[in-house]
Amino acid sequence: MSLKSQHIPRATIQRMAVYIQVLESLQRDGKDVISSELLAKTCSVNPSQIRKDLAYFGEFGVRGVGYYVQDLITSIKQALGVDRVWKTAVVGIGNLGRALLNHREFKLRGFHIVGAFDCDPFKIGEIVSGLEVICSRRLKEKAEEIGIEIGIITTPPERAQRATNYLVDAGVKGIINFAPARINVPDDVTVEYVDFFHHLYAVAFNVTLNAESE
Amino acid sequence: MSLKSQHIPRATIQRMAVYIQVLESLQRDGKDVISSELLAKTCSVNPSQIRKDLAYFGEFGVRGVGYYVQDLITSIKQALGVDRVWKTAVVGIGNLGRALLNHREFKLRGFHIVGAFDCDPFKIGEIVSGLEVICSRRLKEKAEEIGIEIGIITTPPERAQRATNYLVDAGVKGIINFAPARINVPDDVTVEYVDFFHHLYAVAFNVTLNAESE
DNA sequence: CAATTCATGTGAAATTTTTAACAAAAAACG
DNA sequence: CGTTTTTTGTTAAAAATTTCACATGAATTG
Repeated sequence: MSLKSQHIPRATIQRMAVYIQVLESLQRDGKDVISSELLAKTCSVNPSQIRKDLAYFGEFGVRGVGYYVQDLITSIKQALGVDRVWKTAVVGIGNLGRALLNHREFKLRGFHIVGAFDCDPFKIGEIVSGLEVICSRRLKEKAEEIGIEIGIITTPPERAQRATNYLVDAGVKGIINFAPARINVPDDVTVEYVDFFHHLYAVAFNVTLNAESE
Repeated sequence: MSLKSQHIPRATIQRMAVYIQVLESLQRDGKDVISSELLAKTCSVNPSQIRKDLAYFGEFGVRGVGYYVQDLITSIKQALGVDRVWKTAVVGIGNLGRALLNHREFKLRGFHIVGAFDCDPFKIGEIVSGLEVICSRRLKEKAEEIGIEIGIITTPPERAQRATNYLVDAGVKGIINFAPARINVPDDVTVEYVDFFHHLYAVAFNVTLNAESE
């Protein structure tokens, strides 16, 4: 039952993150129990979808009642593996890198930034948000010392692949890439791309579409 | 032929944005022509997928040759409606709002930020990146003056819905929501959610999964 | 304590999306 | 100038995902 070794759709994982978001806001509002129907409405998905998604990981609800908000948050976080601390490192200390280092929501959510790397000699040695900027070339060496599980790339696009190589070489198995460039990694390394221009494009497209059909 | 009024999958639009990204980097590298096979490899998708995606919008390639990089960029941008200037406004002038206002890539990509709004009396009147911060309550009035097509919400979660209401009331039909909260909008308004913790969750999940199956 | 209500969990149906296969068209070559 | 090569555009098959429908089980009510 807990060994549901089938493939879990990527879309399911994305929705799980949305469920957490909504559940946490319900929790802040003091709601104890929620039905899949109501949760679905808030998330703009089908109620069956929610039940199906959750079923990949186990049975978290009570028939005739619904889901206990606090319990469900805990269960989903456990299912995703975000019920613990993850050690992360930022590679590329530009504006975005600095912003992320100063963003305290990271620690709050269990993602501890334990390393800051850059290849610019002028930045090396600088202290950003309590962390000394280290030369990217020393990433592997430092990783062995501090332990890095997830790498966050915030370099310019042309340096994203080199940053990736350093991370992969250091044994990092998960990467968030903010640089507007595709990167190559071995099969056992996961990459997520973050680029809000993609979202802007999507909105622009939909607005154009709706305006035309009007 | 250009009136392909069928529904275009959301996934297609997301990939189109990726294609632009890769094509622009190919262009920087001086590449003139690219085949769907090579482009596919770089984007980690199936070659048929690319041809299918492009077919929704028209015929952009030359059989036996491939796609002309510059032409394809132009065509995709036109198809998405991002070959022109979009007027945007930021609502919520916190750290993230300020960062976006100072980010010159926006203008470079045709998204001009023409308004900055916040409800905090201490922030109103302040000049951020050449723009005066205006009271959110005056959004509609200001929108009529400057014209706002896309709203960017960077408020705390509990104020996201109010920001949304101001934007909708002002006739804005597209919204990018950076606040970690779901928002309600009429059917004719498009919303895109941006939350990089969702990506962190996805990476954490995949890393956990791969580590277990090893 | 049987009957009713309610909302979950799930297997089957419907839909959507992706992949494969191939015909069509453009260029290259002898 | 026909033949071969190449790679697109497109139709058909396959796979994946979403939705529906309902049986199941927990709580509540008379």
